[in-house]
Amino acid sequence: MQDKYTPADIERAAQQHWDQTGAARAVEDATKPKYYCLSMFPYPSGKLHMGHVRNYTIGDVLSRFHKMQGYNVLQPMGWDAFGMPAENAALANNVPPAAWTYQNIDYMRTQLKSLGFAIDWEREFATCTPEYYRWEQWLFTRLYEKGLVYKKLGTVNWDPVDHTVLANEQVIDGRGWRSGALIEKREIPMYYMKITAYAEELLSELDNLPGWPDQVRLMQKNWIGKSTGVRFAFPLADEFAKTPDEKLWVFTTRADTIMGVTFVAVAAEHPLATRAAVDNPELANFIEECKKGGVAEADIATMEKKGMPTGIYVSHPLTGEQVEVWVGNYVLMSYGDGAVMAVPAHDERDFAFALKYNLPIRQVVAVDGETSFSHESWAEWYADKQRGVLVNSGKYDGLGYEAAVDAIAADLAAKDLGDKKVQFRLRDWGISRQRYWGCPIPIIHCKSCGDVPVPDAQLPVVLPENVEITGAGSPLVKMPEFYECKCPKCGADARRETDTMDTFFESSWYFLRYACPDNTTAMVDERVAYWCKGGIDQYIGGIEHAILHLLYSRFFTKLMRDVGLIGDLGEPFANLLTQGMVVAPTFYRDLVGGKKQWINPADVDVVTDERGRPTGATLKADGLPVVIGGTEKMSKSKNNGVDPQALIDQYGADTARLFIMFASPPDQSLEWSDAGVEGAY
RNA sequence: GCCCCGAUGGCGUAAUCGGUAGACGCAGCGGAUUCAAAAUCCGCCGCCGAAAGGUGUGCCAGUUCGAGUCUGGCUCGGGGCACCA
Repeated sequence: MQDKYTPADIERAAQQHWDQTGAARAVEDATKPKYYCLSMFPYPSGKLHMGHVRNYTIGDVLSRFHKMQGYNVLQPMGWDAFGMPAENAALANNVPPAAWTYQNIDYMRTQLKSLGFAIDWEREFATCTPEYYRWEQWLFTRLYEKGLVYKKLGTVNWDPVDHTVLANEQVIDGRGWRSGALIEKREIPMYYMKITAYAEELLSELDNLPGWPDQVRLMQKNWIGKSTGVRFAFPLADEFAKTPDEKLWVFTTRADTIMGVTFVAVAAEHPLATRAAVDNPELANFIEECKKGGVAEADIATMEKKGMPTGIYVSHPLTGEQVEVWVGNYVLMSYGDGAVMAVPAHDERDFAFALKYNLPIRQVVAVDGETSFSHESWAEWYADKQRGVLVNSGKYDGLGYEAAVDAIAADLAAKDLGDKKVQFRLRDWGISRQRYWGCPIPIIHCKSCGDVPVPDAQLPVVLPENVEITGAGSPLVKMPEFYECKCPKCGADARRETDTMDTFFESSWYFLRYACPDNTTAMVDERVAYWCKGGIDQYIGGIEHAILHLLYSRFFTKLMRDVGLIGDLGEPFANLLTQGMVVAPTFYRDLVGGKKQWINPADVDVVTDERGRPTGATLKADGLPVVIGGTEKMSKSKNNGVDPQALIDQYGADTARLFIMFASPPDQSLEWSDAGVEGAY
C-alpha cells in the first residue's frame, strides 16, 4: 500500500490492462441486447477542452453502467475533421490544413486515452480521409440522379477586396474580417439537398421521440415552421405586365386581413424590382444598397426597415383596387415567393413601415372592448386573430379569423387567383462551399453535356493535400491538375467542380459508419441494423446542435432509407442528452481606451472573507488587484478556459471525471471551480 | 428582430402533485486528534438582529387558505437563426 495516491502510475496500469484485454471492443452479438452510446465527435481543433471532457465522461459513465447491466455496449470515437479552422491555421502557421488536422488528431487521441474512456478505438476514423468521404461523393451522385440534389442560385457573402466568399462568421459588422471591405450579397450557382421534400415527415416524427428533451423538439418544430395560409396573386395592371396574365404571388397566414392591404413589398432580388429599376436610377441605387451587408438572417432582421416605391401597380384580387409595389430590404427572396402583402393596420412591421413612408393604414379587424384604433401608435390587439372580427370588409364583415380565411380563400380560388397552402419555413439545404478543406463535390462540367456526376469507377475525387493557403479563394481553383478533366459522357475537355461540401454533410451520417468502418466496398452494411435498430440508444452533445446537426442527421437517415442503403431504423437517436456548458469566473483589468485585458483564472488568487465569500482578487504575477467579472462560458475571448490536461496531470483522470460528473447535473451548465476539484481528489 | 432555455446562500444545486425553502456536495469557520502537518472525525454555516424576532427563491402584478412551483407583464443571462462546429 502506497502512502500517497499517484494517479499517473495507477491509471496508466489500468488503461494498459484494458487495452491488452480489449475491454472496450464491441462485437456484434445477437444473443445480447445492444447499447449504442454515442457522443458527438470532436472537431480536431488542437487539444481537448473542458466541454469535451464533460461530454465524453457522461457517455463513458452511461456505457460502463450498461456494460455492467449485461448490455453489449458500443462506444465509438472519431474526428469531424473538415472545416474552416484548419484553413485559418494553415494561413497563420504556414502548415497545410491536412498536416495540421492529423497532428491535432494524434494529440487529442492521446489525451482521450489518458482519460481512460472505454472507447472501441478499432472503429475510429476521420472524415477527411478518402476512405470516408468517397461514400459521400457516391451518395451525392445517387441523390443527384434522383433529383434529391439539384442546382440553383444561392446568395453568399462576397468580399470585393479579397475576391472571395466569406462565411457568416467571417463577416463582422458588415465587413470582411481580413480585408475590412464592405460585404456584398452575390448570387452564385450552388447545389442543394431537397430537405423540404421531407419536411412533413421530419415534423411528424418529432412526436415519436419521447427520449428527447421537449425543448429540442420544440425548437425543431419551429424551425421547420409549418404554417397553413393562403397563397394568392395580384394581377399586374396592363401597362406594367410583360405578359397578358402576369401576376405577383404572395403567401400570407393572415388572409383574413386581405381587405386591409395598402401596398405590396418585394425583395430587392425580385424580378419586378429588377424590371422597375431599369429606367429608374434611384431605385437601382436602392437595390444596390440592399445588396450591401451580409446574408445572415440575424443581421437582416435587426437592420433598419427601408423601402422604395417601384411605380408598378398591381390589382387587388378581390376589389380590383390598384396597389403599389414597393421594394423592402426586410423581404427575403428565399422565403415563399419573395413578396408579401402589406397590411399596416394589423402587422407590426408593416405598421412601422407605413408610418415611416406615410402609406395608408386601413383597419379591417376590430376587437370587442378595444375602441380606439390609433393611426399613430401600434397596440398589441391590432394583430389579435383570436378575438378579432372583420370590419370595413364588405361581405366578410362580422367573420372571425378562421371563417374569414375560409371565405376569402374560396373566393380567390373561384377567381383562379389563389388557394389555401401549406407553407414551411424550412428551406432546402445549400451544400456548396467555395472552400478548400472539405469533400470535393463529384460533378464535372461539360460544355455540351452539362453537369455530369462523376462515375463510380472514378470515385473518390481525392482532395490534394499539399497545398498553399493564401486566404483569398480556394487553392483548387488555381490547380489545373485538379480541375482539368474529361467529360465522362462525351470524352471532351471538361472542368471539375472546385466547390466542396458543407461539413455538416460528414456529421450527418458518421454514426452509421461506426457500425462498419472497415467496409471498403459499401457505404454501410447489415451491421448498421444491429447497432442502430430502434435508434442509437443514447446520444450526448451540446445544446448548440439542437437544430441543424440533429435535423440534418434525421434527414439523412430517411434519405438513406429511401435510397435503399439501410432499412427503416426509425429515428436515428432514440435518446438525446443535451449537456450544459462549462462556465468559469472571469477576471479582467481595464486598459486605457475602454478595452479589457482578460486574465485566466489560473493566474489569479481570490481573497475571501471568513464566510468564504470573495472580496477581491489579485494577479499572482504582481500581487495587484484585478476586477472580478461575471461567470461565463469558457472561451478564448474571455480567457477563462481551464486546460483539462493540467488537471489530469495534477490530479489524474479519475478526479477530473468525478468532479465533472458531481459538480452539476449533466444537462445544466457547470461552473468550474478549482476548489471543487481539490475536493474531489 | 424571431425561436428556445434559464435565474434559489460565497459556489454547484435540492424541494416528484401548489403545503416546513436551502436536502446533498464544494468552499469557509470552530473544535477533536497530532510534537507539527496531511488524512480523519465532530459541530456551525441564507440575510438582518445581542436575542426575541423579522426577512428571503431576478423584478412587478394576479390566482389561492397557502406560490420557488400556476397565470400575465417585464429585466438580465445563455443557445440558435441556415457558410463556426
